[in-house]
Amino acid sequence: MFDVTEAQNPRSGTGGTNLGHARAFNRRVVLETIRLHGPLSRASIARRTGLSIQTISNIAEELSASGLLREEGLRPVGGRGAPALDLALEPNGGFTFGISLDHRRLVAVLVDITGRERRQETVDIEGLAPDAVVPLIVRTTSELARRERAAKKRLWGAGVVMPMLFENGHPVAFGPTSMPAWQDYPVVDRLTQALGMPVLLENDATAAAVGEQLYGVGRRLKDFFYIYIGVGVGGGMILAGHPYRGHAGRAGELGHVVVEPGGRPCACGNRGCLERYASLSAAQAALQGLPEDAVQVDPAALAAGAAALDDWLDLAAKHLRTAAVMIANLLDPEAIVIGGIIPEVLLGRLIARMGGLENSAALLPRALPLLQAEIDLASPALGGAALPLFDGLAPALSLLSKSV
Amino acid sequence: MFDVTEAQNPRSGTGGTNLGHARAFNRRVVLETIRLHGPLSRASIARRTGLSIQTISNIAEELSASGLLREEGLRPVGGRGAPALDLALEPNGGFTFGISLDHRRLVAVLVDITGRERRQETVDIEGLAPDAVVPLIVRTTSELARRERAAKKRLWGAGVVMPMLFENGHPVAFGPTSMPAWQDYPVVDRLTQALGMPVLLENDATAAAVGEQLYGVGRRLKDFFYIYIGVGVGGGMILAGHPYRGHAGRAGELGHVVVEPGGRPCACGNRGCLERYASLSAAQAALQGLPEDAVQVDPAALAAGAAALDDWLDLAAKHLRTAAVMIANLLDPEAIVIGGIIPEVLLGRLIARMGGLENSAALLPRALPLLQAEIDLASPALGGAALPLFDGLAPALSLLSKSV
DNA sequence: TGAATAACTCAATTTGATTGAATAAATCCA
DNA sequence: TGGATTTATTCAATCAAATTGAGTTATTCA
Repeated sequence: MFDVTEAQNPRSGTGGTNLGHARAFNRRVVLETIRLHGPLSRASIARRTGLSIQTISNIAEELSASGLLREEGLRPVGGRGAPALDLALEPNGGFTFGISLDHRRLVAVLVDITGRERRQETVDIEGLAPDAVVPLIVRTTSELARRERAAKKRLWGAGVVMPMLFENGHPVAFGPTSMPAWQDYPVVDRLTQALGMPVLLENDATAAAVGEQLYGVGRRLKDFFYIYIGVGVGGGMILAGHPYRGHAGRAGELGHVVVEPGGRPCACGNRGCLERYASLSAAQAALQGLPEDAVQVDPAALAAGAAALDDWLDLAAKHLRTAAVMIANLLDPEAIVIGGIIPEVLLGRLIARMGGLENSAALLPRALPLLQAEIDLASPALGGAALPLFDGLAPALSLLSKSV
Repeated sequence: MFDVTEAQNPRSGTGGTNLGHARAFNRRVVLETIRLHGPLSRASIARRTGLSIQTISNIAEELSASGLLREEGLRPVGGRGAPALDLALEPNGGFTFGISLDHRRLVAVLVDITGRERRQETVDIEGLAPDAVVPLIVRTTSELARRERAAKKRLWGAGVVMPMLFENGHPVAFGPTSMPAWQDYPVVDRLTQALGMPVLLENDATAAAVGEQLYGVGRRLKDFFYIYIGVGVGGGMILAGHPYRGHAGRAGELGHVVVEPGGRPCACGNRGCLERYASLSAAQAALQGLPEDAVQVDPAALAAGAAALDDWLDLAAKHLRTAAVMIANLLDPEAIVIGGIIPEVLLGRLIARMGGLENSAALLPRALPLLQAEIDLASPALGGAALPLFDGLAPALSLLSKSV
C-alpha cells in the first residue's frame, strides 16, 4: 500500500536505472569525449569509452540525425587500415544564452555547443525594476537568436548570473546589496515563463568555475577551486568533475572568511573578512580620489594611482594566500584558479605576488598550482552560458537514476 | 589505430555503460533501500526506487540466492490487499573487518552487513615492526572469522585505519609521527596479499565519517563535515552522499588550519594550528602532572584536573568554533558532526561550549546544526569496517561507468 | 458474500549493447 | 605489382535486463 513517506524521504532518492537511462548516459559520454578530444573516429571513441564500435555507430547516427554531430570527412590513419571518418560537434547543433545582471547593465551572449561566443549584446538597465528587466531580456535574447539563425528548438536554455546568493531560484542578500530590488524576486520562475526554456540561476563564481571546467584550465582538472575577484570576492568549486554548491547553494563563499582577526570592519558584522582586502571595491577604496570604476576601465587612472595600487596588491595577495592555504587544507584540490572581472594585467600581478604555495601549508608536500583563469570574464555572462551547456552535455550520474 | 594517449588521459575516464552495469547498480539500489528503510516488501521497494515490481522481484531472488537477503514473513498491510512479504538484510550474508592501528595496539573488529559489531579483539603491538604486525593481523582476523563462523567467501574486505595521511596505499607523515616505522610502508599491498581480500586504507577521520554516513547521523544527511578529535584533530567529509578525499587524499585536514595567527608553535612549522588547542594531546598538556592517557581512560584523574580541563574545554571550543565557521563558509554542509576517540562526557561538554552556529557566519541565515557523532569510536576500527561495507553497498556512479 | 484492492509471479515484449560476419580502404612486404 | 595484413565501418543476429500484461492469491470493505 502506498504511504506518503515513501515519496518524501530525501535520502531514499536512490532511484534505479534502466536501458533508456543508460542510453541517455552513453549519448552524453560520446558527446563529452568528442568535445574534449576533438574530432574522433567511431573506433577511437569506442576505445576511449569502452563501448563497442557498433554502439558508437548507433549513437553517432542518432546524434547526427538530431544535428549535434557532423562527419568531418576522411582522415588518413597513422598506420595501415582504412582511413577514419572523423566525427565533430556541429556548432549549430545547439545554443545557450548567458545573461549577466548587475545594478547597471544586462549583458546577454549567445554561445554554441562548441563553447564559442557567437554574439553579444549589452543593455543599460540602471534604475529599472526587475519586472521591467525581464521583457528586455526576452527581447535581447530573441534578437540574438534571430540574427544568428538559431532555431527555437536548438536553444538549450539560459544561465543567469548575478553577484548574489540564491535560495530556491531567487536572490537573497546578506548585508547591503547593490541590487536591492532583486532581493527575493523570483528570477527563475519569471524568466522560465518568459523565455520558454530552462533557466539556471547561479552566482558569478560558480558560473565562472563551470565555464573554466568546460572550456578553460578546468578541462585538465577534476577538482579545483575558483577564486572569483569581483566587486566582492566569491568562490566556486568543481569537485570530482561537477560543480559543488553545498547544502543551500552557498559553498565557496570566500568573501566573508576571516583572514585578519580584528581587522577591517565588514558590513556582515565581522571584522577582517577577505572581501575587505582582496576585492575590486577594496582596490577602489585604495585609489581614493580617482573616479569610480578606475580599476576596471581606466588604465590612465590606474597608472596615476600606481603606488596606492601597489600597496593594495601586496595586501590583497597576502590575504588571498591565507585563504588559499585554508582551501588547500580543507579541500585538497588539484589546483586553485583565480579569475573574475578584474583586468588581466592586474590579475597577473596579483597572482605573481601570491607566489607559490609550496611551503605555505606544512601539510602539502607538493606545490599547489595557482592558475590564472583562461576564460576572460569581461562579462560574467560567458560563465552563465556554460551552465545549461554543462547540464546538457556532462555525463552526470543523476541521468542514470530515476527520479523517485 | 590505437594510440597510447587514449588509455592514459585521466579526464577521458568517462566510460560508457551497459546492461550488466545497470544490473549491478540496481542490485545496490535495492540493498541500499532495504538497509536504510528497514524490512520492506517488494512492492514498496519498487515504489521507492522507481523500478518495476517484477524487476525488484528478480533482483530479490538473485540476492536471496546469494544469501544477502531473507524473507521476514508476512506483514499485514495497512489497508486492503494481500499482506506484504518483507525483505530484510541477512546479517550473515557478508562481513567486513575493521582494523585500527596506532603505535601501541591493534584493534580488529568483525562487522556484519547490517553494521552490527559481532566480535572484537585487541593486540598489543608496541615496539613491533610493520612486518611483524601483518602476521598478527592475519591471525587475529582469521580467528575472529572462525569464531563467528564467517565463511571466507562472505568476507568483503578489510578497512585499515591509521592516524596518518596516505599516498598510493602507504602512510606518509609530516612532522613528527608516533609511528615512524610505518612511514612509507606499503600497507595496502602487504595486507591485500596476506589477507587475500580487498584492503582499504583510510585516515581515522574519513573512516569515522563513512561510519556515520552508513549507520549514524549521516543516514539523514547528504552533505556533512566530520570533525575528528583524536590525538590530533582531523576532518572527513561526505559530499553528495560520498566521501570526498580531495586530489591527493588530504581533504579535510583540519589539524593544521590556523585558528590563532601567531599562536602556539606547531611541529608543522606554523603557529596557531587547531591541533595545538583542540586535540587530546592538547588536553593532556593542559593536565600537567597527571598520568598519560588520563583524558582518555581515567575518570578519577579527570576529576582531579577539573579546573585545568575546564580551561582547556573553553579554549578548544572557541577554536573549534572558528574552524566550524570556516567550514561553513567554504563548504556549506548540511551539518557538522563532531566525534573521535574523545570520551563521550568530554565531547558533550565541548559541543555545548561551542554553542550554536547561528550568527557566527554573517552569511548563514539558518543555524548550522552541530551534531554529536552517534557511532562510538572507542575503537576507530568500527569506522574502518564501514569502508568496505560502503564500497560494497553504496550505489556509486562509478559502478555504471566502464573503467577505460 | 461479492467487489475492490494490493502483492506477487509467469510469460511475452521491448530496448539497447554486444558479437560475428562481411566489406572497403589503406599499408606492408615479397 | 599483388597478396597479406590491418583498420574502420556496417549489417544481421544474439543476448541481457527492464517493462508490460495477464493471472493468482490474500485481504478489507460494504
